Amino acid sequence: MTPAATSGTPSAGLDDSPLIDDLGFLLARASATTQSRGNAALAAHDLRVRSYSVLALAVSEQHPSQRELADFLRLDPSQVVALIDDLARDGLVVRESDPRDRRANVVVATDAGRAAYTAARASARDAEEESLRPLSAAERIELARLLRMVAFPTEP
Amino acid sequence: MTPAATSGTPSAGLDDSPLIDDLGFLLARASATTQSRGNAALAAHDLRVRSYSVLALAVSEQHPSQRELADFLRLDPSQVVALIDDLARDGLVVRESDPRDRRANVVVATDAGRAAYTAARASARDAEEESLRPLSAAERIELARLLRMVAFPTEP
DNA sequence: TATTGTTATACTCTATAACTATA
DNA sequence: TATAGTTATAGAGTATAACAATA
Repeated sequence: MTPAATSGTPSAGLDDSPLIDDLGFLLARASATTQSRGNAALAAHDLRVRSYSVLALAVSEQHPSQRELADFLRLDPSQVVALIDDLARDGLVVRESDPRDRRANVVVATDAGRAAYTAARASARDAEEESLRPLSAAERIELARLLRMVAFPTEP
Repeated sequence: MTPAATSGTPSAGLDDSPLIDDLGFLLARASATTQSRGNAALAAHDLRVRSYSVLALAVSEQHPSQRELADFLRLDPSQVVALIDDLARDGLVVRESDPRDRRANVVVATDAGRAAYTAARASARDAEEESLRPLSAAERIELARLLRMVAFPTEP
């Protein structure tokens, strides 16, 4: 059985263990449930949360380089190579050499990529909605704000 | 280069991409940075966040079974087997057969395990402190509250 | 010299399935 | 028949190191 299936039960009596106030643990558990739900929802579109994230950035008008994708998604550049290989093989993105720096590849979505993203986004949102159901709209906004501070710290 | 090294830079100009409001993405990125910092800090104690979590629960007076550990940590029972094998090989925990249900193993920390936990906890807290530096004390409490709702939803 | 993308490799984690012993 | 623990395996993710092309 997959662990995700038992997400509802607060697991017997461990609720007052030292971990229940551990932000690292809470972050890991919340992230794991959210992500496996996301992967399940995106499977219908032949995507995973990883490839969906890359596609989302390729669809945006930012025309990110692979290096920018790696930094933003916190992936090693070599992982980005593999993710883009997959998306490109499926015809969802293309690599275009950046004319201003011929070392760099700019990643842009194709028409098919944009269509796939639009369709997948609805499923991704459904999955996220389910994970966030316990939170009010205001709490979701606040959670996003706090997480942005941890995920993208601005140096002192 | 490891991705963790570049956590400070908000990565060029992708900050206003659709992902910057995506709770799933923010959760994943915040969790990844926090966890790799935690793993780095715990390496000095021959632990990882995973094994540290199991040790923390074994140290508590709850005497959790492997099944309870799996549910609480959101791991598959087979992963718990491997984690406890490692901790037991290092003499930090022992499996004791539950007299009330001879199928079940109760996992308890040894004296060495308690000592290792106490030492490791200081490092873990330092790492967490660094990840949470941008947040005030009140914001940390609020973040923990919101994450608990996502990580341990109470069914309707 | 430094950086972008790439290939390669080893390790960790995730996801399933099947088996055993107890209940 | 169902559950706790175990074993096994395949695939996804993480962490490093090295290299060619370009800056």
